[in-house]
Amino acid sequence: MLDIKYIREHLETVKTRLERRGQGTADALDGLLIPEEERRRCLSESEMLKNKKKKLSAEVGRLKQQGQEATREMEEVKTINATIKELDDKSAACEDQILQTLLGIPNLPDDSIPDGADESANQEVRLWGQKPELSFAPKTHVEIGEKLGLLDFKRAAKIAGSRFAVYKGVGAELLRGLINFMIDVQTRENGYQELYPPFLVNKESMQGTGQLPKFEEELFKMRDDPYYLIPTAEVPVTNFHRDEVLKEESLPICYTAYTPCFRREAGSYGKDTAGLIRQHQFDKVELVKFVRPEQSDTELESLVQNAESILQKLGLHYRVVVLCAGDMGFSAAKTYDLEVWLPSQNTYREISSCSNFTDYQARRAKIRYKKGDSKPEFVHTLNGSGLAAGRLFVAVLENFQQKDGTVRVPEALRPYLHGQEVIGKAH
RNA sequence: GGAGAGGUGGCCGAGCGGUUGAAGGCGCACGCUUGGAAAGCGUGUGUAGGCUAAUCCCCUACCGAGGGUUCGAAUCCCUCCCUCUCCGCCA
Repeated sequence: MLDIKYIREHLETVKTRLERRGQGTADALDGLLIPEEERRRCLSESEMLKNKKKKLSAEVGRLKQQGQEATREMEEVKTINATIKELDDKSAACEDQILQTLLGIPNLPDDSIPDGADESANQEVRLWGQKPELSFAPKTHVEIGEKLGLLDFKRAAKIAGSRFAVYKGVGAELLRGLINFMIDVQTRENGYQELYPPFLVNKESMQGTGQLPKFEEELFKMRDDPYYLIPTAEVPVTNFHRDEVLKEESLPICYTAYTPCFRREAGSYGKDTAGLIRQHQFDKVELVKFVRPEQSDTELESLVQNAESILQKLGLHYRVVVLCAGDMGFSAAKTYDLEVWLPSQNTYREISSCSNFTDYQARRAKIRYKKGDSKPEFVHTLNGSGLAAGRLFVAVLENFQQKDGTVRVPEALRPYLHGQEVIGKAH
């Protein structure tokens, strides 16, 4: 959420910056200032009356204690109360209108990111490793996975529906191995503390990180209970500190969490229908940071590197791109995507998205820190995938596939598979 | 799910219709004291909003949340949420 005060004082700047996300993004701002003026007018008028009321009531008390008549004072308060109620109702209505508008306005893009309307304007920042040289036509992860008995999409469709998968045997083991490997690297080497949060959260949490109210159709919602399935661990982990004032010396706070993620994928009909790329349920190890505002730029860089370290240890070729203003998510100010090379698709596919949300989520979720003796300030929040396990599974199968149809297990992963060096050999 | 107890400031804990943002204690900060420290003494110590050049004043709100009664509510009434104990159920 943007700061109404800042908008009031820097309207043109805010407009210009928002418009970078796309024409019309800033239109909502126009409906903001009039109710804001009205709200403040009603508020100060009401407060003046409340002050008068307080004094009169005290006077009534004093008079009654002395056994004197106070009817005139009591009548006057009654009259004042009616006006106060009117003013308070009006300012509450304005406030709600302002809040609803603000919740629908995205974060300001960072000045450092490129202009552009869609992913074609994203810029490659760096490239790591190189494409594997395969002496044969690469198979897709679906072909490999089904042939080696690692994946079963048919039965998944039977028990749940489309966009679900069953990992089985060594496939299940590989998935678990990848998850554990990622958590271990993030906790033991990159300094994150592990959290294992609820996968169902309330609407306050969804609003805190920006999924609600605008993106409800992308979420799975319980019918009989007020819960939503999390679309990413970002939600429970960022909201871990909702409505809190953190100690300055505790920052930066870095958490990592493994959770399954649930997404309706409404509006993506026909897109990535085959395989593990786009599922209603997938697994992810997430990285979340709470930092001092002046540190968030550098903390984003290190968070990206922490995510990259997984790909590097596995020896997977990838590139880092910075998203342009038009392609970036609603709450983010700056986003880097990690895209891993997929031989079967002959392209790079997103496997991680790392963002600096500046104070946007912090203001929604009221996450602050106390700076010395001065007033609490909003922290900056960041998060990124470290990484998406399903897509990493895809990348491992496809990049390490061998001519004989087996898959080589990258060395870093072998301890997680009981030392197994090749998948599919026995078959 | 049933029965009961409870939610007050950083923490503990009073208050149970009137001048209480809230006694007292602990903690913390600063000062005095001291060779130094402890003890002791003194002062201060919440958040949000409005006003403002201002994190100074001043004003308003906040005692789990939301309503209500009243001239006046932390205190009375209603609804909801959360925590704890016991019972039931259960991985």
